[in-house]
Amino acid sequence: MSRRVTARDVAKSLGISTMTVSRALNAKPNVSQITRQKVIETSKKLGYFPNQIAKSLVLKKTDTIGVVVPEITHSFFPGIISGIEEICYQNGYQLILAHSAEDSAREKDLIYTLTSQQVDGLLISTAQTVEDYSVYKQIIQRGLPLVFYDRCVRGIGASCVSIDDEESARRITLHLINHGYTRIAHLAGPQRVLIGKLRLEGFKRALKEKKLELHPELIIEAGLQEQDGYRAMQKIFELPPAQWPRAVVAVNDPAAFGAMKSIFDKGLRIPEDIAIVGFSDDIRAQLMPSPLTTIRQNAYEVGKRAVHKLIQIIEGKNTTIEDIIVKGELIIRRSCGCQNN
Amino acid sequence: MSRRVTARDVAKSLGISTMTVSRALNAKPNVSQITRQKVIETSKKLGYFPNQIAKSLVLKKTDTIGVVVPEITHSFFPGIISGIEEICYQNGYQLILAHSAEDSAREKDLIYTLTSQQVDGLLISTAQTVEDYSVYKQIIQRGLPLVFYDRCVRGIGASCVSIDDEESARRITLHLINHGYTRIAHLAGPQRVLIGKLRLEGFKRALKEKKLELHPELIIEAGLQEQDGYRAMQKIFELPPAQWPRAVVAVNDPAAFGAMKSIFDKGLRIPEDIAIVGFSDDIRAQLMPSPLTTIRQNAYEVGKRAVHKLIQIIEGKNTTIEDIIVKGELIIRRSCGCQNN
DNA sequence: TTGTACGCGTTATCAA
DNA sequence: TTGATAACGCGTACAA
Repeated sequence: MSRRVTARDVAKSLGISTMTVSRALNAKPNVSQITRQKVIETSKKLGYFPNQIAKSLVLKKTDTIGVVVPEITHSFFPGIISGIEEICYQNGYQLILAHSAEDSAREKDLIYTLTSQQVDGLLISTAQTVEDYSVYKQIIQRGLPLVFYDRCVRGIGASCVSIDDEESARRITLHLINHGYTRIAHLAGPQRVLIGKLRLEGFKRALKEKKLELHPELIIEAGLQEQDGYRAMQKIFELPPAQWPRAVVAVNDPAAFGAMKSIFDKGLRIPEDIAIVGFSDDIRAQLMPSPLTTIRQNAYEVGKRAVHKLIQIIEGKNTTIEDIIVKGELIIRRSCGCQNN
Repeated sequence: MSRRVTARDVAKSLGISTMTVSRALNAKPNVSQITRQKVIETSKKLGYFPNQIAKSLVLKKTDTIGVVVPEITHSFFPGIISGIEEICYQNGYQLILAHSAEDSAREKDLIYTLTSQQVDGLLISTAQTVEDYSVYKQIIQRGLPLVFYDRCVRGIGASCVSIDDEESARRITLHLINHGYTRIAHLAGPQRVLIGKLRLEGFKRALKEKKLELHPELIIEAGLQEQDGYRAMQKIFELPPAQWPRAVVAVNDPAAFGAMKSIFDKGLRIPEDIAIVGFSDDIRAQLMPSPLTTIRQNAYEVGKRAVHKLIQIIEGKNTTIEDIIVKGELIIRRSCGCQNN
């Protein structure tokens, strides 16, 4: 920050006080039209821009929102950030982005920095390893507006915007069941991660509704990456062929891609021998040899709803704690056994 | 910002002055060990965090960097942001993200907001429609550190980190020429966008080096999207078949995907009838029916280098204006006619 | 080693 | 309609 033009410079140059400059530029009523005009002109001529930092200090408001993201390159989050950015811009807020890299210690550190920065509110998607909620509780206790998105912590007094994971998992599983498949496997996500748990729940619920038997040996807990899906599927193939599933519900698309590779490696066809569905509508899903049936999650919408709720809280318009669910969309392709696509 | 704990609260609680608190917490030498210990304890107990805004005002330094991105969801930029974030975190800087959405008016607006926010420096990738450089010149004139990344403006006194577009285009074109193809088309990007221009240059240079004839009718200026590539290729197919190219250099991968579709629709094979290469190594490139030979750009590296340079300037360590080039990597797959993959 | 006065650039308050 | 003063929370410079 080099020597910059201040309100005082503008004031001096016009022979008036800084207050009048402030009033003129902030569209306050009690300023004459002539004065206002002169102030605006001179400000432009001198290249004056109000120092937002000084403003923030006195107003105790920074018009700034802190966003904690666990993972930037994963295709889901850029969409969310894009939605957040859009609403921020429309409402005059700045977005401070912080990347936790799935590391809870780093996340904690970032949150402290953001609060020091006096952000007006916080948007958090928790890192996978977070088990200690005290940081979040502190935020809430201090009265700093907080909204979780995608990866939520419920029951501690913060609003939350998320995908209807359980319901979507139920829906896509039902879709498979309606194809007539009865032996259905689930490549589950880590059960300490919420989406892992919810999708497994939805899977189970669909089976129960249709009174299908649950085969514990067909539920493999694995990771969220391609190689995890590959390994999980291989594990299933270690069972006697009679016990192999007719269909597979993968916790997400990358896991499904891995599983598909494993199925091909086994010399089996998709969906003729084994049908499979994913979750998230990865950009690659439709390019698979057998295009993947999946659930599309509207990331942009999640981002928009989350900031919108946060801004409502910041501005005291609607401070009720809400649990906002953005619905997933079932994208039917060929891998489930449908003819279209 | 609700009522928060200040240094004065800590000072009062200990019966000392705020200065001693400040000194103790900022690791200044002139404070006794016992006092420092007490201050640290009490700060923790009271939940005191220095107000970064107040600090910034007096120090005239915000430890904050503004990043202007033209497009968030495009796969290239999340990688860059990720690299920026990493270096920022390591060096104690915050990242304020602003999305211009390829809109020059919005970009201008964002830049003003960021400077008002007193960012210590700016990282800018220009929107495609920008033709007026006066905003950038103002920044430089004010002495606010500025580094362009990916989409640069040269010759106005700012450093720049970019991909070696021209050289990479030359290299991949040479690769096609080495296959023995002589009639080679180029689906060019918009010529008012730098990458469009540079890649065309590289293409031309390769032809010239190998003394191949340049066929103007085989150079089609189009957009950067899939449909642009599709249309450009269709246009080429309107020529008499004798004039059709044996190989195609697309300005980027999406354009290549579109062109591939057009080639398939024509009933031709890739690479047997027409070989094609792209640019950017989109995640879908290897999943194409004929996996796409392309140039991989190291986005993460671009981000890292750009912030690093910016921080050097901010901290006065190396203020020379540099033109930093991150090399692309030739990824050979099947679409160019190579056997592997 | 510790404390006091002042200033960073802005706005709220109250007086003119 | 306008201006003087104080305050936001902190750090620098100097004094004690």
